[in-house]
Amino acid sequence: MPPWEIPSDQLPPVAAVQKLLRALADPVRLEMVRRLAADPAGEAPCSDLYEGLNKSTATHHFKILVEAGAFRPVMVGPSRGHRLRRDALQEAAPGLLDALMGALDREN
Amino acid sequence: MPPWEIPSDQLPPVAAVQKLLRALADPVRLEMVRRLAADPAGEAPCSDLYEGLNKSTATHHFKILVEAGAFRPVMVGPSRGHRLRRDALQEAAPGLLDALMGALDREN
DNA sequence: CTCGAAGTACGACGCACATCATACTTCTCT
DNA sequence: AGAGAAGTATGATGTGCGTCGTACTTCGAG
Repeated sequence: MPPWEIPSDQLPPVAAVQKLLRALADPVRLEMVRRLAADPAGEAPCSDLYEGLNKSTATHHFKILVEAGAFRPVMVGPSRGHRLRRDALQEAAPGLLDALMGALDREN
Repeated sequence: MPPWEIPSDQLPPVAAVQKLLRALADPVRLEMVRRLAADPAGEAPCSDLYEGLNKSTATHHFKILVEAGAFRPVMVGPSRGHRLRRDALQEAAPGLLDALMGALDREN
């Protein structure tokens, strides 16, 4: 969907809370977010963010996360990948990401 | 579903993050939570928490919120109602509820 | 005791969406 | 230039779930 490498000034805004929640409420996508959030660089190639899934299914989930404003498509090394939009998320819903990741950790 | 007035010591535990998110990711249920969170007493009769919905649909949503551990069924005055389980939610996912409600407010 | 109001239970229906297979694009590397 | 890896697009499929209508329960008020 993205013409690849969306310019910073025309990234989709982080979606309304309800839509954002929908994006995060899927187990596959929540795991994708968790992995990116755990990554020190905050970015990773697509294939590092899932397992045991058809590639096209993964693309589908990425699309939803990008449209929700949580991910930003980006080149990472030679491959396509995604970066977690920590700043934008923090501005739209302060503390939400931290609370979620904290809860996921504790859950282990 | 509840034998009415569940004893405190056998309330369902707050669900795993992913299930909790699913419960909150529906617009109707999110609004229910918002209203209860906005209520100073933190509780309200069922009918105060929705509008323009079939009663049985509302019951369905309440059930999901109770099973997710977000609501506790309780008598409020002469009617049945629900109380927001702030404490339990805070323990399971510290800061999550606050972050959500804050984001909803800012969304005005 | 009956009536009505407030919820719940149950069944049916329709749509959204998670999934997959296949085909296509677009890189990089040799 | 050709091969292969990595993602994307598209179409098909099945199911989960949000919705409703109707019938049932329960409770308070008259």
